[in-house]
Amino acid sequence: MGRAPCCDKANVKKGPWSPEEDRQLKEYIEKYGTGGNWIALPHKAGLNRCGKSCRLRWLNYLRPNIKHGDFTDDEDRIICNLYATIGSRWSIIASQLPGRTDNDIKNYWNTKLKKKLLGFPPSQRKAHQQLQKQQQQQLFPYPFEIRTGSFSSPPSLEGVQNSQYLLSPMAAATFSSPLPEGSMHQCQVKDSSSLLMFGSEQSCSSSDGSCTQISYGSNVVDYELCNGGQPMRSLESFLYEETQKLLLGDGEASLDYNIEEIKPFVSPNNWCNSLFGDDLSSATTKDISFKTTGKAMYYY
DNA sequence: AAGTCTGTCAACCGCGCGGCG
DNA sequence: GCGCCGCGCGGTTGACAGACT
Repeated sequence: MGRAPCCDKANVKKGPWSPEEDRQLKEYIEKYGTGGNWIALPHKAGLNRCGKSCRLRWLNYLRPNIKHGDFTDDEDRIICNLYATIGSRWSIIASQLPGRTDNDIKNYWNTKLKKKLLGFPPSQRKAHQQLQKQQQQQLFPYPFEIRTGSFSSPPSLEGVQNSQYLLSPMAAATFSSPLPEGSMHQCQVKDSSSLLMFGSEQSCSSSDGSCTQISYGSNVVDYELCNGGQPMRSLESFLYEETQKLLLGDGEASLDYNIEEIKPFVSPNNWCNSLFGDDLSSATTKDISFKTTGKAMYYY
């Protein structure tokens, strides 16, 4: 037996709110408050709506001091920092942006900010999308042109300083099967990227040996990847996981955040901030180096 | 000009959690 | 300790408008 529905779905209105409904709800809450019971509220307010719907409408639209419209660079920065630190905890992120709702921020992230960070200007979106489609058909999980093959000796990368190769941000390198032992590669990461988002000054080591070091301070990422038999692992997820481990502790970390806990990780100097600085063009290319032990795919 | 595609955003849905009896 | 209930959250959907072909 499933959970009992919160209201009689067949007999409540759904869809967009009319100005009259807005007025009714607003007037009622301003006069009587929510009474701590959203389920009973619509009936009392004379609305034929589900309590959850009323709550959402109030929180996201009707309550005082709601900010609508464009996000500022400062807000972008905060969202970016917090997303990099705690992921999609929209309510926590919203709590740091007065007047913004979690729904607003979530929408903004999904529709605009993510694309901005991924560095696809509108003029390149089309090409990017076509490529993405093409590669999805090929069952490649990442939307970038692939320089593929078994790189036991990638001559153009090996030992190259400031290589012209540009690793795509979302999946700079993906490692699969066992690897010939470790040549050091140096590449650049082009575009604003999720990689950059993990950029407060940090270093870490992981217990499983998959990561010996990540240091962000100089905008250089040095690390060693041993895939340990794991299937296809993107640099992005690697960094994300390591960052999570670092921030939360290994394993069953507490997921209770408050801003005091988060603050130390929201660095005013992190890479993410450079995305919004004056010199965007220079900020979007970073040198990284990495040492591999196996077959790799390079994206550029 | 008409049809199709894409982006945006309000709203919905389902689930987990905590309070309470 | 258990089950019920409401709240809050994050993911997803769908309507709509504007852009594109």
